[in-house]
Amino acid sequence: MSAPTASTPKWQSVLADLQTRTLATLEPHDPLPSERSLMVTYGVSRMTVREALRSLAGKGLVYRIQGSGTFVAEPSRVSKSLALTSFSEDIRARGMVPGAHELARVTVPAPPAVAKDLGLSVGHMVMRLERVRTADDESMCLERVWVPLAVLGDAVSDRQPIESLYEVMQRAGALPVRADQTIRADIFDDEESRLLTVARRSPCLRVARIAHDARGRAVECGHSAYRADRYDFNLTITRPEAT
Amino acid sequence: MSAPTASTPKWQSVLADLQTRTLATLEPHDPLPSERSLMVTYGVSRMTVREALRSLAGKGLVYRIQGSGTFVAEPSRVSKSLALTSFSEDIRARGMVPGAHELARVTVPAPPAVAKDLGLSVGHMVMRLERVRTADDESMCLERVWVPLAVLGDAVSDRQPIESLYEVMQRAGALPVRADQTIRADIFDDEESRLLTVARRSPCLRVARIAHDARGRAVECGHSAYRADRYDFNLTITRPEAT
DNA sequence: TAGTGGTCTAGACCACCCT
DNA sequence: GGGTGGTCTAGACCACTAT
Repeated sequence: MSAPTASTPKWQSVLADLQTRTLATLEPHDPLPSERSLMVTYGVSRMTVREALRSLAGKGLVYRIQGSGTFVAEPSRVSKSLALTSFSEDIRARGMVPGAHELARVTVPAPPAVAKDLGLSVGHMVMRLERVRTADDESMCLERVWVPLAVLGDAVSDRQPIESLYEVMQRAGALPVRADQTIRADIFDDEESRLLTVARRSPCLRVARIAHDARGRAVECGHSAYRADRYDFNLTITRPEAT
Repeated sequence: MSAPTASTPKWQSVLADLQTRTLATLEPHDPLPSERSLMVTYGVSRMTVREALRSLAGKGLVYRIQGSGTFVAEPSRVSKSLALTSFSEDIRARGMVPGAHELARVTVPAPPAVAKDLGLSVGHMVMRLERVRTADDESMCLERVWVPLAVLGDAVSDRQPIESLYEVMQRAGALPVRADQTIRADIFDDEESRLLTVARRSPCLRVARIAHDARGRAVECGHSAYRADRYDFNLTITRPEAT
């Protein structure tokens, strides 16, 4: 009842209140109030309470045991970058300032490998973007991505630097929400070493990625090479839950 | 009503039928029947249908657009190893035979770093296990893990090789369901090169991990070094959904 | 305007955990 | 046995998408 009558669903109000008020006063493994008592507290039905608790459990903030209760989870030391984030978001989350030095930006017919990754017919036009990404003005990675011109529409102005590709794609209604990634270790080749001004043959993380929007269209593919001494991947992985 | 009166929930029966029958006859981006028509088809309430569809969406097999419908997602080329899996499961999933060559297995007081990772007081006893993991008898990685003796109980017999640590932990009621991982690139040191019989200073992927069971207890920590030429990480990442 | 998924109610029974 | 979360029903209204 106390929730603003605005457009936010009730379960999100309950979620926000639980997260900011209830969880703040509890220790790990402390039990939360039962679903039935939360119904009374918030004046909502049980399904609404369960939707909020389901979201909390999905975030890993609580865990639930049938027949026993809902409990505060131990905090994860890792910033969950299991989430799909852009390089810019990633760097900002680490308290640094992201930057980009554009090496190339051309419109070309999709090469066979790119056409295959993006599910395009050969010859379909794509934008190829090659950039050195920086954090606090220090080079962090070399990034080469391809985006179908069709998904960009007119969201990209011709001779204006692209600071965050994902912001551009969001304006074009093609924000990536899912990406398949392959991560492997390697060493920089000579050209890469020169572009990033690192020692020749120093270790790097290579990430190949195909990103999809909400409708499942492949909207971006490419690969990045990260300096091993400046970049690592932190992620929280889970076992597939019930079914 | 047609569902077996057994213990499987109705929504799982609906899920299984949708996955094996309906999805098999549809192409990517084809619409599934609406929730209301599925209610009639299966003779269940809307919530039951939605639970099944929610599970399908969580698996990435369908996507849902409010006001529009539920649609078949494009298949992901990547085997989703976003899931927490053991090395053995991982290798078997790739069609190879996993193996282990035990280098050390001792019971020691937890070193400070390990005690910190596992949330134990210093001096708490832990089992240290060091193994070369193999796939089809070829060395793949060097693994060093620590497990609190308290969580193992008597699930581990003293002088019997441990084929799959996760099977042992499952018997002990401490199956990891969530793990925080840090992945970075590096090169093998001389001892590691010798143990894995690979060239000196060749590239590797280093993975540090802290694994937790359903109750959030830290039940395992350790780090592994994978041969870069034989191992990569494939994962599907997603944007955090609503809230 | 008609149809879709998103939210929500007020009940109910079950499986499971604890004492 | 009493309490918990898991499942399920039969409704309802809302927000959004398409035509």
